[in-house]
Amino acid sequence: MAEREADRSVSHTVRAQLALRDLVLSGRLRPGERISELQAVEITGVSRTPVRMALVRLEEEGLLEAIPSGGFMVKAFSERDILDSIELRGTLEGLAARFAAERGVSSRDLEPLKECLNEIDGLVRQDPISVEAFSSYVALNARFHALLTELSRSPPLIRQIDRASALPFASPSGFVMAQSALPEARQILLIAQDHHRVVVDAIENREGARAEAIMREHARLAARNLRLALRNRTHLDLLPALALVTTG
Amino acid sequence: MAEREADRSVSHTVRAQLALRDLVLSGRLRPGERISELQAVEITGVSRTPVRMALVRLEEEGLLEAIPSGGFMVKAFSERDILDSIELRGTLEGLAARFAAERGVSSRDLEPLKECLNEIDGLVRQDPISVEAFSSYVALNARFHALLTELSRSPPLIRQIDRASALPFASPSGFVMAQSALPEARQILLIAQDHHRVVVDAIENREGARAEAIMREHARLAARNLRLALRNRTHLDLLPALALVTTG
DNA sequence: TGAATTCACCGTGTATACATTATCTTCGAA
DNA sequence: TTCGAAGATAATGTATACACGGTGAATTCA
Repeated sequence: MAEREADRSVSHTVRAQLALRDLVLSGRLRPGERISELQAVEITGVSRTPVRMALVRLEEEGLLEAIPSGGFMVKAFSERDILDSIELRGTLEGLAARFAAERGVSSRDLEPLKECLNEIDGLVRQDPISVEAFSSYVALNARFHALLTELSRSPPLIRQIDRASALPFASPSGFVMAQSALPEARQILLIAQDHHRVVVDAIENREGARAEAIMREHARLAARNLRLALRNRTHLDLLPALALVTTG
Repeated sequence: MAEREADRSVSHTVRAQLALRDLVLSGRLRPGERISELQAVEITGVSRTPVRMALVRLEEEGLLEAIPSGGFMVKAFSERDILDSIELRGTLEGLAARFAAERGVSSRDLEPLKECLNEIDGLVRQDPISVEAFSSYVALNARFHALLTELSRSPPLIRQIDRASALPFASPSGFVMAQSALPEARQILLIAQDHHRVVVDAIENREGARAEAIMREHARLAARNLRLALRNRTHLDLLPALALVTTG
C-alpha cells in the first residue's frame, strides 16, 4: 500500500497521534473504553513504540485517561466539564488581554488583528450567512484569538492557553459551526465581532480591566451556543466532539 | 547493587522522571543544555524506553523543551516568566475560589480548611518563627491550597491548576522558604494567613468576586517574596529552582 | 449449584537492536 | 584565513522480543 506524500514527511508518532485523536473524537471509541496498544497498532499501522508515545501525548492533551493498572481509556466529560473548560479558557484569554493592555502594544502589532476584524466584517455583512462564510469565520476567529494571545507576550500564559484550547469543545471556535444552523446565528456572530472590536479598543487604550472582562464575557458566548445547540438538538452532527460527553 | 525498597515499588519510568527532575532543578544541567537519552540512561540506570517516557512527561511538565530536530533540552526561564507564572496561578486559584463561592460549599467541606487555618495560626504565633515552623507552614500551606482548589468541584480547573503549580517557582509554597531569612518574614506570613481567612469567609458567604480577588492578590505575595529574595541575594540556596532562571 | 482456586491469555513495562537523520569535525580549495 | 563540502560520529526514531502482572474463564471442590 503506497503511503501518501504527507504521511511520509511526519514521524510515525505524529501520524499515530492524529489517527487516534480522530478515532476518539469521531466517537467510534466510547468514553471509558480501553484503548489497547495492539489495537492501536492495527489501526495506525505503526509499531508499539510510536503508538505508546502518541497515547501519552493524548493523555496530556486531555483526551485520554490513564488506567491505574496500566494503559489508557477514552476520557468522559460531563456538560458541566465543558462549560467549565469554556469559562477557564475565557479567564485565561482575559488575562492575556489584560497583560496586553497593561504592558502596551505597538500599533504595528495591532495591525494584523485589525485586518482580521475587517475580514470578519466582510463575512457577517451578508444576511443570511452562508455555510462557506461560517467556515471562513471559524478560521478567522481562530486566527484572531491566536494573535490576541500572542499580544500578552507571555510564553507561560500562551502555553497554558494552548493547552486549555486543545480540547475541541473548549477552543474558541468549538461551537461556531454548531450555531450555523440556528436562527440566532447571525445575531450571535455580530455580538461576537463586537466583542472583538471592544477588546482591541481596550488594549489600544490600555484599559486592562475592560479588556479582561470582555474576553471573559466573549467566551460565555460559546457556552450559550452550546446550550442552544443542545436544546434544539439540531445539527449535532456538526459537533463530533460531543461523542465524549456522557449525558447524566 | 541492591535497590532500595521504595525504588522497587515504582516503575522505571517514574524513577527516571524523579531522577531527571532533581537533576534539572538542582541546576547541574544548565538551561539550554541538551539532555541526551544515552546520558540519561547512564544517570538513571534504566534503559532508553522508560527514559524517553520520562523526558516526554518532563516536557509536558514544563521543565524541558523539545528540540525541533529531536530530543530535549533544559528550559530557560526569565524573571518575567516566573512572575507571569505566579500571576497565572493566582488567576486560576481565583477562579476556583469563585466557583466554590458561587456554587456553594457545605460547612462539612469547609471543615478541613478551617482546621488548616487553625494549625497555621499556631505556627505564626511564635516570634520569631523557627525554621522548623517554616517547613511546617510550607506543608500546611500546600494542603490549604489543594483543599481550596478541590472546593471548585471542577475537574478541568483542578487539572489545570495542578499543571500550573507543577513548576516549583509557580507553586503556592515556592518562595516561602526563601522568605524565611528575610526580616519581613513573619509579617508576610501574617498577611498571607489573613488572605486565607478572607477567602474562606468569602466562600462561606458566597461572595464570588471577593473570593476571586483575594486569591489573585494572595498569589502576588509570592511575587513580592521573589523580588525581596532576589534583591537581598540572601539564602538563594533555598531556591534551587532559580538555577533555571537566565538573568538578562 | 455456588463459590473459590487455578490456569491461560491478554496487555503493558522494559530492554535492545537496527535505521535514519542531524551535527560536528576535518580537510581542501578559493 | 575563511568558507564549504564530505565523512564520521552520535543522537533520535522505530521495531520487536522478552518479562511481568492482571484479568477472566474454566474447572473443581464443598
